[in-house]
Amino acid sequence: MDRLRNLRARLLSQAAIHSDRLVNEALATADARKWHYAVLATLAEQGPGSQAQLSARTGIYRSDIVAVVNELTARGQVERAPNPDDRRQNVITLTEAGRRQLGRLDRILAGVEDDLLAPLTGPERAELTRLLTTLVDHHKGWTPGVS
Amino acid sequence: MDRLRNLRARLLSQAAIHSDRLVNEALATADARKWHYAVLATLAEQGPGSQAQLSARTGIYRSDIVAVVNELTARGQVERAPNPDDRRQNVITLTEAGRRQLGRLDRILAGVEDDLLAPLTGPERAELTRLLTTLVDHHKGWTPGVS
DNA sequence: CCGATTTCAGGATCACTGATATCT
DNA sequence: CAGATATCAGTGGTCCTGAAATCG
Repeated sequence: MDRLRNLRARLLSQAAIHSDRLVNEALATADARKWHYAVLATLAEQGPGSQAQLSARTGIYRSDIVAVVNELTARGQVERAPNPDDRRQNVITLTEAGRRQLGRLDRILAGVEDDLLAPLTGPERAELTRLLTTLVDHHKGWTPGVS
Repeated sequence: MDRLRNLRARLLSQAAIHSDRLVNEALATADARKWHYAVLATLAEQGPGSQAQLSARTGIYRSDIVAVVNELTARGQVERAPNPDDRRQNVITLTEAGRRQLGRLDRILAGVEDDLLAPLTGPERAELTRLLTTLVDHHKGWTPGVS
């Protein structure tokens, strides 16, 4: 009985849906969405990079990265310049406005995580993080278009 | 550093994406998708019901339930009949073929869960289930269209 | 008239495929 | 030539809104 409530796949899905909704609503108040944050954070931590590198580092699809970078340049948060050493590539760089925006988004997301994890104690949050990390890492090998 | 890897919201999202992909691929081999399973399981456990009841019990949107029931009737797994006592409603009933299909899907999903949870020990699986259930239950109050 | 039920039309985001032009 | 890169066009699923028709 209660197959639905006990399916781990379904629990995961439902928790993620709720989490995504919180994240999207919160980021929307700063005129951003989750891919914006992923790109800004990656650039801040790993420095400028090509769009292919950004795609690999953030998990954004190679075909979707263009639109995200377009939106960020339109907001003046990143700059796109051709790479003189390899003219196939663009180099994406974080601007000052992008760095400020990242700070805003960091604060917003901290609030969301508090909200999301409200029913869990500190140790429980750590354990959840550990279990999810194990799951995600284990299924890492997968790449779209292969298999 | 590594803001992305430590964001619980992102971990959840990624784990769910992977889980959903496994579920969808597996169910597709039986010409089904996850909402089919949700409806068949609910009908088997709680008996026939109106589409509004199915929507509440499965989490399928009221506007999407029509298509799901259409697909299931086309496969001969459920039957849709007008409710003589309240002519606004349809009564959805599980057929024998639907019951057999549910058995198939149960077995398929058991395999998927094994796959998904492979890197976790028994106690870890139980703990993950408990933590996710706590999260999902805590954010239960939410209903679309309200707020 | 209010409220519930079913249904349709459509939006936004997302994961994903496939193809093309350009360059190494 | 093979392989990588950026880009575009498009599919299909999912979550969600809004509105209409029917009925209690």
